[in-house]
Amino acid sequence: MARTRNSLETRTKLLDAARDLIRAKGYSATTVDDICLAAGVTKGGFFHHFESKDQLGVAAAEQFSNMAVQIFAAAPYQALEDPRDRLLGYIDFRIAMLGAEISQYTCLLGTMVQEAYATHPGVREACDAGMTAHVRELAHDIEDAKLLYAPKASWTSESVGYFIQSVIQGAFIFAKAKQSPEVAVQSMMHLRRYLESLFEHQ
Amino acid sequence: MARTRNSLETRTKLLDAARDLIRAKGYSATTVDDICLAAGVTKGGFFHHFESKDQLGVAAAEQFSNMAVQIFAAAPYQALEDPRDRLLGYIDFRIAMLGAEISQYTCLLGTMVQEAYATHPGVREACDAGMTAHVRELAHDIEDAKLLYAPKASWTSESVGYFIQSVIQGAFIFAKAKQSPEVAVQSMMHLRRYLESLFEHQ
DNA sequence: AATTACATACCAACTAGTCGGTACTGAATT
DNA sequence: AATTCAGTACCGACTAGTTGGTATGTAATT
Repeated sequence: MARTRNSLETRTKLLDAARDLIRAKGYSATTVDDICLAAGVTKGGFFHHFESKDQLGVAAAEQFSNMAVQIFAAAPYQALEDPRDRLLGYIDFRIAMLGAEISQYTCLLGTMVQEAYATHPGVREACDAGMTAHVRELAHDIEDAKLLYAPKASWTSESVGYFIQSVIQGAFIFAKAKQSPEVAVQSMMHLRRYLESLFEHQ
Repeated sequence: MARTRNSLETRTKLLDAARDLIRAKGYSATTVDDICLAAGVTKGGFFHHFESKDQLGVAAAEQFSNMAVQIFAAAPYQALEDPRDRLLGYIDFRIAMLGAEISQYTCLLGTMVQEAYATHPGVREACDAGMTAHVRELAHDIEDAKLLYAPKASWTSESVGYFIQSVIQGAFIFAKAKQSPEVAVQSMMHLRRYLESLFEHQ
């Protein structure tokens, strides 16, 4: 049985398995054996690619971050000309994502950092970096929309970006608790309403 | 050495230890031995009080819920007459709580349900119950405020309650990621602004 | 020939949970 | 008032299985 030897592919398989398992069971409850089994790789293979479980966690956070960048960069709302429309398009896009399976739309970074923030500094840092990068990306559109529609507002674009992410992360928690995205959808609609009020057309 | 034998006290010690440890390390990473050590109880004592670790998780969620009821029932803003003021008072109260240590203000239920929702049904249920009860409590003031200030609004009081909790839960995630409450404070101020806009004085 | 990319077997430490025993309590019996 | 006795509260050693990680081997690639 000739095994294909493709280092990058094996690594990606491990990271994908880690992403899915950690989203479902959390970081601590996901074992290296779990990940190996799901990825079809043995322990030896795992530790060839990653020095430790923690380092895999960091790598998984980075990979998730990159995946997110691609998804949102390719999303249809990016084509809209008005930054306000792009921002609301982003929210609508995230609401639409709630139609998928719960394990598909929740955030690996938010899930991991909850458990890891005090005990796994590297993982915490990687999650923070990923979430902060996403906020910064969003903040561009927010800043542009502010200049157009609310130049005198006292809030900062960055704080609005973090607020958006807070609502989304919190909405995921309720989706998990209720095993249904209904409440999350409602929360994101409130968020949308708030953003509309921040950038009101005169 | 005469041991004081107070069953309830021992149980409470175990639940308090569990609360603090799980908030810091998460549910899975917190071992029964950890909890026993922190509570000054042996394994035998632990399993005398709880059938399993999961059952402790459920009990800890319930205890946390009860504690929250007491804290908010005794909070100063409850004395305000206007339901809108009470609601904003609640937000201000939660913002003030962010001045304490991170392990003191985060939510055990939100932390646990993230890890446990798919693998520990009893824990998930207990977390859901606690969070839902808190939302219902909030929803009373929201409903009263709505009747006074926004009788024709299309949103439901319950959905606003869940939105508030989503923001708070999400804010905790960022407080953990950043190891600082600054972003959380900002997010809760945005939340406050939104609530003000929902219940505008004419 | 050397290096890379795995597989296999293994280990020490840790895991939730068990079990036999002990110490104290309070009510019933003597 | 002393004694018995059942029940509760708790201890701590133990177990079977799991954990992250290692040591060593080997086939493919360079």
